[in-house]
Amino acid sequence: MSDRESELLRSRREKLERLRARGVDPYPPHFHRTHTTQQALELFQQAEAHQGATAHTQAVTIAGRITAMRGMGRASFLDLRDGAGRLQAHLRSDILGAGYNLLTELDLGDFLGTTGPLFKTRRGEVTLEATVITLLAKALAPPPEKWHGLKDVEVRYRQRYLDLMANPEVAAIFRTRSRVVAFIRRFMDGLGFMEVETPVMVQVAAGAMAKPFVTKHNALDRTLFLRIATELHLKRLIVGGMDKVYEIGKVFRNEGIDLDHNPEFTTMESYEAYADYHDVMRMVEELVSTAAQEVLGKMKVAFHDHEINLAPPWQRLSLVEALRKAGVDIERHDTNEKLVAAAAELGVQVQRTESRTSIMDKLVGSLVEPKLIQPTFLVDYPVEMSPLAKAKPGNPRYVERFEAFIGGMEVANAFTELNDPDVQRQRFEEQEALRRQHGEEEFDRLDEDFLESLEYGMPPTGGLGVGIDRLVMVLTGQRSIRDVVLFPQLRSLGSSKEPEA
RNA sequence: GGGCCGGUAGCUCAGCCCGGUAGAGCAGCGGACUUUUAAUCCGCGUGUCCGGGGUUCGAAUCCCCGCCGGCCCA
Repeated sequence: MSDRESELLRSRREKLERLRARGVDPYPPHFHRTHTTQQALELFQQAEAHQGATAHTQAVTIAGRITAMRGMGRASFLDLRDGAGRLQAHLRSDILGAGYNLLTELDLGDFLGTTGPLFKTRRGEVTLEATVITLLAKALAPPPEKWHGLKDVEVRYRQRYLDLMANPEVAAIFRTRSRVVAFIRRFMDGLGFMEVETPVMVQVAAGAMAKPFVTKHNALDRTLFLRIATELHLKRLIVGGMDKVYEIGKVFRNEGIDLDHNPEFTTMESYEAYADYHDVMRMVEELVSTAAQEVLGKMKVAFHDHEINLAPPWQRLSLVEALRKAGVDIERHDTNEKLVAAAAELGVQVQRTESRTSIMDKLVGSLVEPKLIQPTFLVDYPVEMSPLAKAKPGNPRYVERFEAFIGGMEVANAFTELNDPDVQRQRFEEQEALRRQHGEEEFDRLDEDFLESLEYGMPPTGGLGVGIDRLVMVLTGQRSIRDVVLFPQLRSLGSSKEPEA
């Protein structure tokens, strides 16, 4: 701690020492409350219904952080906040006697327990009349400013606990996130899916087009990667006879950070035997709209300047058609040269050496995605963009795949899974060949173990990946992924030197 | 990777254009006050002005480099 800080915190440290000198333990090991602030409030309301506004309840014991102190000499009001809410305590020297002296050693941010009956003040606020007060934990650092709150986004993200203390609406967003995830589990379980966990550290980072993070297992002296998707392990489980599985977990992609990208993010992937992408589409619109209804109580949400209606059915739009409307006919621009020229004409910057996959990705990203504000399924992707999806019957250049867009963001990706081991091998080999040709771009990787599993036979399967963070952004109206991730990735503070492994 | 904006007290911010001894509110400290609600009233100013270099008699302010964050673009 620097000299400057210690000077600023001196007063709290002195109080701590005085408390210890008086025999008060500033960090007692246990304390039992009988009510949360919310339960205390409800108790009073019941008493009031019988006895009227002058009701006094039996004594209750509550505990919480001191968020405001209004002292008036021989009486004081303290606001105590717990996880459920806030309750005001009234402290009177004639009731507390010597206990009232503790007040002079208390600060904003300290945790306090108190016991007493509940009554209503002149101003109509339900209040606990303290007969006992107990210090539960002394705060040595002052909380953020009470009126303006904590605005500095860097501090908000780096010290999220201060953000949560100071900004109740932030705590509400994460409560919503928790409810959304809990709902997804209920929903999937209700459909007969089984939740599983698959490895985070893998020998081949396959199942998506992204750069992996690299790590190392010392005892095995072996390089490992953090997973970029859960896809290939979940499909191995389908091979094994688990007909309906899902996993909610973090995946890691070694890429830039922006409004809708955090290098580690949460996905829900599911795989269902004997389903195809049409079935999955219906499941997705049901999942998202019911999540909104259950968690928010409505299917219409405000996002940026839009009102988004999540009620099914969502619009289905073929990718080819969407691009054609935007001015590119990828059927006619059948060579890379033609596609590059068409992109340039529409103001989409692409390199002549780029892969067709990358060019189409940029075309969709800049011409189509931003316009898909209302929930939309973009369906039927070119095969080169989707090495894990099964070709459309009678049209091997396209696959049965969809991505769901809401608010201009991709929130889900799904396909009828490719289960022909020979075709899958060929697709992986094409990806590896493209990587050799376009080393700076990202392609999927050949996973030999996965290919082997397919040789044992995988039933026809519908697979899905949902970006939980982005879904929560839509449901909470947040424009930045950092506002729905408790501890978003930030550049590290201090020296840029790498720590020793 | 490029452009723009920002970093001043514990917190929220002003001061920067046009260089001249660093300010407000909240928080804190001392005092008054037994039903307050951002309690009120009286007194006290707590600082590596993000870091480093430069220009200058003199830099929070002007210039350069860097760090961190945000936004936009790639």
